[in-house]
Amino acid sequence: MPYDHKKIEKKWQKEWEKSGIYKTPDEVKGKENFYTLVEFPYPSGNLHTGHWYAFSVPDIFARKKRMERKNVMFPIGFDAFGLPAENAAIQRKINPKKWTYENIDYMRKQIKSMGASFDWTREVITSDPEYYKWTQWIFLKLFEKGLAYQAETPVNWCPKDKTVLANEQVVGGKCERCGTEVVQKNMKQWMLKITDYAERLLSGLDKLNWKEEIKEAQKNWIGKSEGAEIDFEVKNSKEKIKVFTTRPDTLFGATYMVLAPEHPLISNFKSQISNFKEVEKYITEAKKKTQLQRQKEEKEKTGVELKGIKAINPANKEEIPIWIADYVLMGYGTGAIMAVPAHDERDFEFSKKFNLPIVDRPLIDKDEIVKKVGGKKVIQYRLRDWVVSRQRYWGAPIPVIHCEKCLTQAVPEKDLPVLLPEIKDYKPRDDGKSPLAKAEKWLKVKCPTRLPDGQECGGNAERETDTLDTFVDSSWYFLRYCDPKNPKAFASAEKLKTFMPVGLYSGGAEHTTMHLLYSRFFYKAMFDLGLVPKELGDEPYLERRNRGIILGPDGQKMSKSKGNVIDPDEYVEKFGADTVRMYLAFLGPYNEAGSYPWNQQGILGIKRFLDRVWKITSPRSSTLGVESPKTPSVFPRSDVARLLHKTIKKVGEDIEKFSFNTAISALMILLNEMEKVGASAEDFGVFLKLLAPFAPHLTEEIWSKLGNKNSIHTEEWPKYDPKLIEETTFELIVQINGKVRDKFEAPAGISEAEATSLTLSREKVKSILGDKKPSKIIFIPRRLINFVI
RNA sequence: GCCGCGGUGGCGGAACUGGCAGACGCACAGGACUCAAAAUCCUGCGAGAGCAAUCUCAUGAGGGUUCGACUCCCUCCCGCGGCACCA
Repeated sequence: MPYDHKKIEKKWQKEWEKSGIYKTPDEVKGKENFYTLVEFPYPSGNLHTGHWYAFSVPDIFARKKRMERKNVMFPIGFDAFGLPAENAAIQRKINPKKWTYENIDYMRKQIKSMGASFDWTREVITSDPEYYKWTQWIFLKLFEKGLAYQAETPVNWCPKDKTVLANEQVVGGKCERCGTEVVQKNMKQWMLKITDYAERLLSGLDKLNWKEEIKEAQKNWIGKSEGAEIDFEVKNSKEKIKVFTTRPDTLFGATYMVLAPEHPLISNFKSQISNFKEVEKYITEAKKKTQLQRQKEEKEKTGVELKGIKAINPANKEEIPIWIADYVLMGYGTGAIMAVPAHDERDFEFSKKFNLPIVDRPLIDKDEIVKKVGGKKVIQYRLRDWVVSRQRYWGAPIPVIHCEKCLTQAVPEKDLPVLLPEIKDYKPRDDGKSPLAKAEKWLKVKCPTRLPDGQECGGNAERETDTLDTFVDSSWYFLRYCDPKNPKAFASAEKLKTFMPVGLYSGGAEHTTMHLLYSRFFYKAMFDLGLVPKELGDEPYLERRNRGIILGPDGQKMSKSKGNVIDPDEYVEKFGADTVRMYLAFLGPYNEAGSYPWNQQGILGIKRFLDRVWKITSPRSSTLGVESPKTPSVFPRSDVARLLHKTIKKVGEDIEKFSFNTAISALMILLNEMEKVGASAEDFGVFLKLLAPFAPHLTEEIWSKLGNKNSIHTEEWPKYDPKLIEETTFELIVQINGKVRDKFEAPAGISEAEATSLTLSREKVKSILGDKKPSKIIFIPRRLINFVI
């Protein structure tokens, strides 16, 4: 009989909630604290398969750690501000706040249906004023230190979402959220100086226990390159043009220079450039192109010579022409290059197209030439400062005030949080202004700045109307979990010390160069500001593991338009939460960037397994506690014990590695064996404990049916006996010339001489060897013997 | 183009530190139970040859090291991911 998953699962979820067994105290005597974290979800409205994969599988790990007597913090919350929620609300013509909080209520229920061991008393919602007060507070700390600043720069503008985006949110020239092609605009925006931390973000990776591919992705994003800055004089002028090059050793081969079309020096030479009209035209054209267009036009080079001016190659004093071309980018290096067509593919192409000279001069000592021409060694990073202001409603208001007299001022700490006002029209606008700009009452304030005489300025002022990017909210949420209700601080130093740093952080690969990079930066900056206790170090996550993605049954990414979306609720209804979570864990190794198609048949295998676990304990067919005289034992009793202890070892080690699939396979093998030869009640209890993290409801039900009063989840994780695992015999593989020809059971401690004579007495071996003598014998204890003839 | 990860049956995937390739599960085939079906249980299941014991081939391709290679080295092909006219 299959078990009644609906009844059982509901019953225990209620029971756990009542008893609060997953509540994590700050400290427990004699227990070590362990912080395991999963990325909190957007309240998008419905829990999908990806959420199940993201939450219920790492829950196995959290549960096992708890059974290992660790004081495990496994918190959850909602990343509730930001575009996804807001866009969905607008689409449905609902107020974003109402929409978000209704979704949270619904999704909270859905998440609870997983039977995950989250501590809900630590729940954090980033759109709660109690939370974003501290987002604003931290922002102001960065502002005080000059790490948050406002500046006019070229930024990415998404015409559909009508807001600026950070570089990290532009993927292949398109908006990461809606896929619209972004355009470049010059706008005054708030930015965070993440570039100040480029080197530490890079070098900090070394000591982290992260997979190579995750580290590499961050390294590529930061994009360090070492080179030199060298000044080129402009003939008949005092101006110099600074170039950045990673190959100063090729300086003698520089036959021309190229400036980015946006280079500020161009206008200085207006009077000397004879073809200025043509130059201007080129600049205008270049500005019109989007990032994507510049990329799309492949490697077809365009450019215009600045006629009438020449530069001097500082190495050989030769006069060289100056060009402008859009293959040189203003945003990188100095926005100017020395072109060495003999050594650089792009320069080569350009010079071929425009008939510029190509000379192949011998290379020269790097360091020496830089010194000789008065250049200096510099390091460049690809990383740009993080644009955090958004022209959108649903976010934390940036807590500053613009006064006519005092200019831009921080909102005093006592006035935090700056509450997000309720407004009627929260739709984004085309003019680059936030919808908050229309909230007149909220907008106009008296300047609160204290003047030197102690008086408040009191002048006419306006609030900043942009809101903060969601990624700012999520850059510190893991700290709030440590002290979620604290009204006096974002988290006390004491509480931070009890749980930070995060022991294991599990999440999606898509966050590698966004959230993961941002939050590392935040933590480092907060560390420097003394907000994070020194002894914790400046890295928030000791270990990071990325999960793969679950595809539709057709092997394609799930999407409504393809009609291949799997609704987890449907499967929970049919088979139960235990089956769904265990199936997801069984699909393949979790800690890999792979992708697994959902197999509608495959889930049946897990369902069958759990039904068999149930059946083995039901009175009729039970072999529990019975020495089972009817089923003749194929294996001696000690072999079941051996398998049991091997399984304890394997399941434990596999969970640590996130190899849940092989752990489950080991449990299946053990069950198969116990069905065959029976098991004592005690042994079965051990099996149940091993299964408990995977199927928390079913195991709890059986555990209580077996007469236990406590929860199985508060039991101690079984220990294996190393002596029991040791085999007394092994199967000796007999190879002849490296090919397996025979195998037989031999004592574990057998010597080479014994093994040789035993093997040579085997009929099979005799018949193959004939009268040939082995020229060499290789004996590997506990494994094989190989005769070379 | 640079960097990283990977390529194993019909499918998802196993395989210690170089030592029986294909654990476990799905699918499939045959059988038991049943009036019948579902469910369940048992057996088989990489390819080829053979009545069979067994033999040969086989981990993307080709070479190498080794008594022995999915595993190490070289060359190449393919897939996925990051970066990319970044000087």
